[in-house]
Amino acid sequence: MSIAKTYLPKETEEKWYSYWLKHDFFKSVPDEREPYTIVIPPPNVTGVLHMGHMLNNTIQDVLVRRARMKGKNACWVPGTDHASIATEAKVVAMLKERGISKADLTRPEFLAFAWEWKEKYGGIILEQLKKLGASCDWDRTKFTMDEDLSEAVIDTFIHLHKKGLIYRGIRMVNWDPQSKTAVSDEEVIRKEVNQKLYYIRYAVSSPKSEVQGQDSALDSKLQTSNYLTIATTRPETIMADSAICINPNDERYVHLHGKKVFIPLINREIPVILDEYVTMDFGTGCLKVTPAHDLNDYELGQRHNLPVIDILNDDGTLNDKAQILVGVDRFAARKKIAVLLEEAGALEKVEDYKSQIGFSERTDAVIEPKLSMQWFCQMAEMAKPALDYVLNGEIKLIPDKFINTYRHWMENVRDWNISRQLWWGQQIPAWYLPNGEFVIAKNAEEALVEAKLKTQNPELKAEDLTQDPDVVDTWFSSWLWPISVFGGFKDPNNADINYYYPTNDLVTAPEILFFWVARMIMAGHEFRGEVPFKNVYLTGIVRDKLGRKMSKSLGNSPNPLDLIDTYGADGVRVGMLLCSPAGNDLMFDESYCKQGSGFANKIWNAFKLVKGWEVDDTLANPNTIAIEWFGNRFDQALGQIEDNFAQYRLSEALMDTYKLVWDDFCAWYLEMIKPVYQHPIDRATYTATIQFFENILKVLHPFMPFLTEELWHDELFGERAENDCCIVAQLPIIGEINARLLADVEIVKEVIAAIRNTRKTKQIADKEPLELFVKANSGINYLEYQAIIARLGNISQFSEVADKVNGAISFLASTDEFYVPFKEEIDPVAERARLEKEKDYLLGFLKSVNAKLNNERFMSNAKPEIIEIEKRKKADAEAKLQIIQKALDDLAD
RNA sequence: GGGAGUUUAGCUCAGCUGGUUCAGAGCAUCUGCCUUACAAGCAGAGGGUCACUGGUUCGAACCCAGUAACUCCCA
Repeated sequence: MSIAKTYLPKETEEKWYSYWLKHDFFKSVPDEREPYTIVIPPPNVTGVLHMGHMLNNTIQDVLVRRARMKGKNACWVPGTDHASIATEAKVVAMLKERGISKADLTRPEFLAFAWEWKEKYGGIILEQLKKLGASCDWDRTKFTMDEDLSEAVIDTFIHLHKKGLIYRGIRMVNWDPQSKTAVSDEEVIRKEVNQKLYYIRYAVSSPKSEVQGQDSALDSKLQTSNYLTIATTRPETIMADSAICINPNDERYVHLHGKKVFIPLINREIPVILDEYVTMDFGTGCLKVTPAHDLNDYELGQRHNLPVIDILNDDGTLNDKAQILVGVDRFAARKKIAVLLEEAGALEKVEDYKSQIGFSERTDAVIEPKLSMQWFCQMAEMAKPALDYVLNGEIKLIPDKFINTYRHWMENVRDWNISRQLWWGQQIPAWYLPNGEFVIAKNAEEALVEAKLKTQNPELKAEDLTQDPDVVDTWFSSWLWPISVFGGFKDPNNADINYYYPTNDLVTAPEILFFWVARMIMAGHEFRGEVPFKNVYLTGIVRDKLGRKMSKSLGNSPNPLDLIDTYGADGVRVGMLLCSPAGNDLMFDESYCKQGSGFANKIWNAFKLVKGWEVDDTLANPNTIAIEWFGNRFDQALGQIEDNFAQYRLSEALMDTYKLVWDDFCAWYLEMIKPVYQHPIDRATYTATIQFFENILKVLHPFMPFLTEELWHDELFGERAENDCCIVAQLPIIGEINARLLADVEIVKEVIAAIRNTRKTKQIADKEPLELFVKANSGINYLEYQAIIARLGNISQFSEVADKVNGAISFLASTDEFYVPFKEEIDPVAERARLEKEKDYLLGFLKSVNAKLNNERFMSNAKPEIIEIEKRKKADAEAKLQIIQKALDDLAD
């Protein structure tokens, strides 16, 4: 293999991905090994890869690859969800381009187009995941509208209906007038919007009883002695008003108690009602009550038995109940009605006003509260066990700060509106009878049987039944995902579900903790009596470096595929993880990917170095200490990495790996052992180094699969069997650690740093060899490390001495004194100053230590080991002080 | 309005049960080096009122209370 100067990801990525595929390394079938399972949070079938996916799937792949390398049977199940609203919108748009309107199609015709669309575009995002290196078992790819998954949805609906957990009811729903469907609360995005607050006058009528004199018996409608003023952001809904509500405690309006008022423009008379719900200091204190178009008003209306007047069509235009502006869109109507009110003298003033408005997540249309007949799934009963699993730790949320949020939501859970007024999805298995009753059944035939039973009418025909045209919410499919992907509904005892379920880790965004994660837990309990997963790793939201959420509209999101193109998949993976603490948002910046690709290049070059060595079998091994040290250091780092993984601190684990490779291996180990240019290396060092390198590739693999696989197959590591791949290599086992050696080398590194520093300050070139003497006061045997110090400090002669060396630059490492003989006169003034400074520091330090040791309360309260440490600090500082004092004394001589 | 979270170096973050050097890392910055693995590099250096104010404690970045700013969720 000829070695390029830098690592070129493009040449390796495709090659190894297809190699892995060809050798079925991603494939999993149940066997005797311990399973490790992740089900992918199915991306929206209309989606293309965005930064959130990149992060989420990088994390999953790292976990899966690591599990595989720990000998587990790793299974990562990929797939997509059918995303009713988004997909239907795409299909409608596609049809529009072809000049076809959805309204002109039958349901089966439309669905045929939808499937056509799905087949064509639905796999894009999965193909993109492959570019990232995702090691999913692609043979298991699932789609939430696959036949078996759909069947599970229908069976689930029937099951829950039988249990009384699914019911039909009129509810105020979030209506998206653009897609003409209800959407869940979670799909409504609230944004602060600049609006106008319209102050509108309602004329107060004088009830006849109050009109005293006979002569003033004029038409009461004209007897408008005064008016009241309401403030509203929605003047177009005044025609739907059922009442005006005031707070009974509001002294300003006592005179209005029991009165009636007229809605301007249409002059419909409505009552003034009293309710403490009204905030006295908001607006005018008079609230228009519009039960059909506001949730709070609806509840108020229920309390006061007010009529519900719905003046809006499904598409957001006004209907004939509005009496005026019929057919006009709600926003156009708002503008027009303001003019009409103005002309009628009913508009007192208009103020600017900011408030939260709900928008549809899918279409960005302003959500309209709308009363509608919908199917609901009762949540309270199912929420209880789902909450317990998290509270008792059977399911861990990572980080655990989300437990509070989860609890809060589960304790205040509202019923789940599962109807969607769409065609793309699983059609609700409810059939309506001519008399308005309904039956729930798996299909039309069974529905007919049920219907005959229910009506006691054997003459009933299939044509007499109409199936509910709506489909169920997409989440009603995906809450079954961890079970349905393993066929756990059709055959609850099959080998896959028994082996893979419950799954191990779920990696997802906190924003879907409730409407996906919580519901999967409910479904897991309901249908298997078990949790669906053990750990939920909640990732942060990917933001730009200004902290803004990445979004299409802002255009602040880099294209993930371009990033992979520029920095390589490994570089991007490292870049994502470097800035992703669990559960915290990450301020993504491309420079992290640059750091990632720089790291890949560093590894590549280290490889190039080792690869270039010639071995001379006659040479003895001068590097036994260096080899022993790195072996220990490697095991130590392995322990830290393991520990960080155990706590799901992936970015920390990566940083440990990064430093192990860059600092310990490249900057220290390789520099310790590398032969002089064009000189050969001994066999023992060579073999050991290659072994180290191979182990490093293993540790790196989950983070950087492509580079490691590429290097793994180099002839440097010898002949490899076809299936001997890094991806399935087993991670090294942590050996026993020689703590003394590791501690000694830390001191040795200090010595080397001090030598380099000396060169720097005295302007001695690195090339110029120096002599070094040590007066060892600690127990360290420096002769053991002589070779290393000589090599890295460019020391020509190194020996131990019993006394101070004159005419030398000195420094301390631990309590050991080092001397570098120096030809030029050492400036005694500067030297004294340096020593005095160090002395001052040590005296100050000693003082603080003594303060503790002399404090009776410290001595009686602190733990014994803490006191021991303080005593050691004292002894250490005193020893150093003594050495420095001696140097100062000598200087004075 | 209710609830949760965050605030440590220029940036992004560690800092575990309060106790080792009056706080660590990576990046960025500055200084010197093109020393044949790597200038995507090497060797160094600087940089912190741990948001603020009190309290508890022998001892506080860490525990408690309050304040401020920001973020998220719910209304």
